[in-house]
Amino acid sequence: MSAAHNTGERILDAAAELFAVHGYAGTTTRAIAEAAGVNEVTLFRRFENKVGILRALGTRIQQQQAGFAAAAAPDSESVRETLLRLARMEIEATMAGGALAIRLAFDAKSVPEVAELLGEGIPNNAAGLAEFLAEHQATGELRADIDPNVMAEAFFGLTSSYVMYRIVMGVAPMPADVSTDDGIAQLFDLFWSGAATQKERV
Amino acid sequence: MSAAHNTGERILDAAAELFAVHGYAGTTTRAIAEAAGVNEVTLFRRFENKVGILRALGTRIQQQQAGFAAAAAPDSESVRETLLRLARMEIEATMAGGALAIRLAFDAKSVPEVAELLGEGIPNNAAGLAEFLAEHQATGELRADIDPNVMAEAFFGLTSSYVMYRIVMGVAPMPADVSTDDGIAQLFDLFWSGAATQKERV
DNA sequence: CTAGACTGCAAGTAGGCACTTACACGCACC
DNA sequence: GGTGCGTGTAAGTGCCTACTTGCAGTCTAG
Repeated sequence: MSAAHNTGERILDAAAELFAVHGYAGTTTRAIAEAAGVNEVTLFRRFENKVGILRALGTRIQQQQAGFAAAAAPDSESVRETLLRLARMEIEATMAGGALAIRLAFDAKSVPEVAELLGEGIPNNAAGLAEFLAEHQATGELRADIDPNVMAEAFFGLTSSYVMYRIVMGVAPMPADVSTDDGIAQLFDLFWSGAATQKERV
Repeated sequence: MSAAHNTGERILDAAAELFAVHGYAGTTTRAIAEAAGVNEVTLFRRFENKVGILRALGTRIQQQQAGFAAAAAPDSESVRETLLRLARMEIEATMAGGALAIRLAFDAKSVPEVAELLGEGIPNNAAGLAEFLAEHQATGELRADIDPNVMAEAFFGLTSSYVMYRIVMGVAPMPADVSTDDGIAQLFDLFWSGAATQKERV
């Protein structure tokens, strides 16, 4: 513990893990310090508050989300490929974060500080996808008889519930390899068969 | 407050609402008592513990779930009709409960008591649906190339995410009428188009 | 080798928490 | 009219929590 270089990061890592499992209210600063292998006092010296830790964690998540949004489709990709890739990215990111985002999304209702941080991130993501979907409804690749917002909701419902189920049901937190998990492929296939127009299916 | 008749129920109602919003750890017994319009001491006289309240709430939820499971398909109904009805029931039940079940599902990870109570409810529900789906895969009404468990997951993902989104995004907790909400119909239609075999699709 | 930044350790504070105790009031039933 | 039962009120207990203070050690930079 002598090196000063990564103390802050270790604290945030520990906090993220604990918040994801126990929620914000259910996590004690002592537990964070212990998990980080750091003295509790150090917590308050680096981050002013318990909320300060959360705040720092929030900006971290925001950066990750930004990265996700930035991953626009390369032109060579089909809509189907883009969406599947997005689904895997979403799931991987969420699971890697120990479902922090989902958990905090709930806490946001009661801890105003969290609400501010998570801010418009989730709705914005959904709106962004809806826009993308609407474009491809216009080109006839996706069904036009379903509201793009509903379609986006279904998409995120698919990915978030994949993660939720594995948390709630206590399954292994991370399958061997998300990028090749057949379950995701099937789940996505179901979504795609429902979302695409007839000629685009299969 | 003189009448003794419904004190226990009022306490449970208040607790359910608060647990749903603040989580178990984030809810104080004082807050429950206040919301129920009851003295805090009464809480401990009726239910031994804070956990006791949760326990009582758990059996309540279990009964609701039981009611859901019992609603087997009348013979006259098509698979599609049955699933749509199930979806609406699921959503209505979950939203009526203020998303208590979803919230507690998360707390279950950290509060062992909750885990026991919620117990196998959710997995069982999923398994039951998977069985139902498998039967209709056999008759050729549903696609056989998707694992029935994956299909069940998609179904519950659809319903639970409908509720989640409305919580997370702070939308009105209950649309005017769930049983006629067009959003659900579209969401379900997307699922159905993905799950049914070609000849069954509309 | 000195200065400063970073950390650990021991002890403590004030407040909030779940939960308790003791007493008094009102109501129903016999 | 007395006996319970259910409830309210007041006060308090001990524990845990976020957070603080003071001091000492260690590493790095100049």
